[in-house]
This record gives sequence, structure tokens and C-alpha cells, in this order.
Amino acid sequence: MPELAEVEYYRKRWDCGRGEEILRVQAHHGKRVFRGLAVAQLKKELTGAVFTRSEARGKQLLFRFSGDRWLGLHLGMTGKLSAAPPDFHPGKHDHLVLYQRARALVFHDPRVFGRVRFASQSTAPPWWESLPSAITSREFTRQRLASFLRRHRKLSIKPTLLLQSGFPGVGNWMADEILWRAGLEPRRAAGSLSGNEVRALWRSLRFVCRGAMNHVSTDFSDPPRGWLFHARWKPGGHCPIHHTVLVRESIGGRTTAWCPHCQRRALPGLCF
DNA sequence: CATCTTGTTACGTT
DNA sequence: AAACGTAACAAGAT
Repeated sequence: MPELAEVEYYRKRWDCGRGEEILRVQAHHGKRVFRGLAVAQLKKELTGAVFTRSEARGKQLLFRFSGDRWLGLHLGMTGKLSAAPPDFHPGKHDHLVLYQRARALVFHDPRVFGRVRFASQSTAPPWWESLPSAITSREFTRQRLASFLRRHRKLSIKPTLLLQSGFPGVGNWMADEILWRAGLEPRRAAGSLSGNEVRALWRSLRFVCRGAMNHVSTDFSDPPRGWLFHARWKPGGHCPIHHTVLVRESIGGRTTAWCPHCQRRALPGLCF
């Protein structure tokens, strides 16, 4: 479930524990979220460490602790972070719990597609450092977008937007929202976009990412009225602009909702 | 009960 | 060598 803004929302759920020591770590070796990880070492090295700060990049989360300890989290499809009272008893899907004096920091993930990483080193771990720059950053230029689309020219634009190496944080609902606003058919090949269409896509990417961060990341409220978000999951949902019935189909293996009126090749697009 | 899912990755093919 | 398409992973909702 969590995309860009939801991930940022969950990151902040642990902010209340900043500056405080981890007294005890609850983690069960063998749970899927710990795949490839030495859980005993994580427990040992995080115990006694002070949680200092955290950051989100796309769907990736990195929590820093004193003593050069780094905890990486990915929330997968159903992951959530929360702060609970210090006497919290973990349930079946509470895979990692960091106990502090005043609270418990909980990582909960029923579907177990999420992932925990851990590193003990003076600089941020390599997997973090090599993440692409944010869509809302200065580095995300139209030229960079165009070259990414060229590299994946045979792939439909919808699954292209889901590639985290190019569009960090974009998930299924954001991709549909972005294409709708850019006026692009989701099945178009990434390499088939004209200059104007690339420009529209770039603007739409920035608009949707900024909007999602502003509206969703602080309190998990829904995006504003008029966003496709509100219509896309209802069968028979209507385009917020033209009230056309949305098409729902699987594209690149994911359910896609789109407006056959707005998202047509002959139209200039830009339903802002 | 069958089918669906807002994410990623492994694997075989192009 | 890269890019591409598909299946697989798991559990809960409908």
C-alpha cells in the first residue's frame, strides 16, 4: 500500500522516539521481512543505541542510531509503523519492536513483502547512497526523464512509471493519477512520447508527487477533491473532469484505471 | 470458495 | 548485456 507520501507519513510515526535509547529489541528470526539479515546481530547492536534521526527516499526508509548503526525499512504492500505504549505486546504481524522507556516503536506487516536491513558503519549503507534522486528535486530534469523513457522505450508507460530506479516512490495509484493528468494512454510505449508529451508527463509527475506529499504525508488525509484517486477503485467510477466511465484493465500485471476521453493520443492532455 | 490486491524480485526469453 | 514479461511471494478483504 504505502507509496511516496504514505511512506513519509509512517516515517514520522517514529519521530516521537528520537533522542531516546533503545532498551530492548523484539524480532523473530525466520520471519520473511528479515530475509538475508543476521537478526541476532541487529538485536545486539541496536540495544543501547539512541535513535537519532530518519529519512525517506521514495519508498525506502533509513533510521539512524548512535554508534554508527543504520536500520533500513521497506514497507512492502501492507507495512505500517506506529508508536505504542511501552508495555506493548507484539501480535502475529508485529515483526520488529524497538522498546524505549516511554514507548514501543512497532513495524507491522501482515503480508510480509516488507524488508528490514541493518548496517553498522560510519557512513550510510551503499544501497541507500545509490538511490535515485527525488522526482521533486532539481536533479529530476526533463532531460533525465526523456533519457529514462528512451532506455525503456519498448515498455508501456504505465509499468515504466512503476520502476523505482526512475520514479522513486511512485506506486499504482500515483501512476494512474500521473498519466491521467498528463493525458497519456497507459499502454503507450515509453519511447513513443512526443516532446510535448514528455513535458506534460514531467509536469504531472512533479505535480502529483508534490500534491501527495502536501496532502497525505502529514495526516494520511486523502488527496484533494477532483483527483482521480477518489474514483479509480470503484467499478464504474467516473472521470472527475468529463464524467466518462473509467476503463479498468490489467496493464503490465497491475490494475489500471484510466479515462478514455482525457487520455487519448489526439488530445494535447494537461487536465490540470 | 474464487478472486482480488496501492510492491518487489527471480527467472526465462528477447 | 539489457530490457522485457510473467510468476511468485502471503494474507486479508470481498
